[in-house]
Amino acid sequence: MARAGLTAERVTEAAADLADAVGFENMTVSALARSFGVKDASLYSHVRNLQDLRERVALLAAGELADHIGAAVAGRAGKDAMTAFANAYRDYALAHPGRYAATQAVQPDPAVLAGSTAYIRTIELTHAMLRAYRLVEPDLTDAGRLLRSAFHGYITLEVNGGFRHSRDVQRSWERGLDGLHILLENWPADPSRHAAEQ
Amino acid sequence: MARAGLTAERVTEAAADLADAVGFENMTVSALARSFGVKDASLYSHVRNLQDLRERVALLAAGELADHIGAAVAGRAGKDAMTAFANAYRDYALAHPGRYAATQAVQPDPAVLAGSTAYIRTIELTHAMLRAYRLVEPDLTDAGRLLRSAFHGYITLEVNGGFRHSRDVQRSWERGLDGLHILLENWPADPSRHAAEQ
DNA sequence: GCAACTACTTAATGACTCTAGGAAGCATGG
DNA sequence: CCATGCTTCCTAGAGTCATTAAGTAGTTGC
Repeated sequence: MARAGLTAERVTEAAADLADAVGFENMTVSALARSFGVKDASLYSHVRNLQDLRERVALLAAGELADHIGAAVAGRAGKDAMTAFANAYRDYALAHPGRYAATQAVQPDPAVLAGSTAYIRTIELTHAMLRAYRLVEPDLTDAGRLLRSAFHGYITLEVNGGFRHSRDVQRSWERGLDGLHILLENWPADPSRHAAEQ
Repeated sequence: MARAGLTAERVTEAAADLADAVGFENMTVSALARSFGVKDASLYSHVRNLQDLRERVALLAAGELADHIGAAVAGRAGKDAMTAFANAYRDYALAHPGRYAATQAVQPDPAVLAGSTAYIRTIELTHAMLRAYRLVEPDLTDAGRLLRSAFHGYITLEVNGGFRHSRDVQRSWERGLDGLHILLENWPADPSRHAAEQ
């Protein structure tokens, strides 16, 4: 009985690669076992179940994404940082569609989430990037949500073939970033805030 | 052998309801058959396969969504139309998560798409709404893509629990719409266009 | 060189998709 | 009233997948 040398980490890595290759929803325990040349049941020594495997892939990907963005925005500020952030985000998602899908499709349970900084780091990077636009809470959160939504929505639509018009997607994206920069520079004052400002 | 009186339409409707109830990815042929009190195989007289069923649900939902938005924006213009559009979009998605997921998860093949106006209508409504902001091509397409991305991204993140901060999501959404309005009013001129303007 | 642990196996169950072939309901024309 | 034929639904069965239980064969610690 030859041993394949599996570990939870190696299984997770392979699962992530498989997801990138065949799509996150086609990343099955069976296919993964096949890629290792072992039986399905063997994987259950390393991973609790499919849900657990997906969570692991999601955390792996969220960490990689945060690293990628972090490296891109380092030493930049303002529009420079914003576009670097956006392009890093999009590049990662397009290069690793299965991994990216994992970060979105899986909502890890709070306990797992608390033990990992992967998800939180991206949000922190967003806030850091937005501070150059002189936004303060709650505008920071609101603008951050809108930005993440725009990035995520754009990529999802792009990957799923939502942009059928002939207009070049890359050029469209760049123009969208120009627009978002303008938006951040002109972020409207909250009409419902009077006393709160210091 | 009592007949259940199934038709493709009735099956599609029930599938859409089931998707809303249990989630799009849990909308199975088996569960659907069970809800009708018939055997799995019986459904294959009305629907080619699971993929076909999903496409039908997607087209149904896309049509409903377009109707809903169309009714909301009728007789409105400018910011009024934009927020009506956005709120109709979000309301539908939140009220019918399974149907909405279908519109995103399924990319119907081009032949099916050509035979239906469901998807195209939403894009046309977007363009109509944007014309009040005096945008012309290709800005119309670029701004439209950014808007759809922002709406879609926001809703996806909201539904998947992506907004974990304590800040009220509804208020955040409204502020995001304020921001998008400002953005559309200040849509930047394309620096790469010189000769093209008349 | 034995005990304990771990990695991987076989075997089985139950959910699911889908096909083939058959029978029972329902309409039509004689 | 009945034969014809279409449609609706059935039974039966194959193949994929997730998951568990129980066992066996490497590997490690003493």
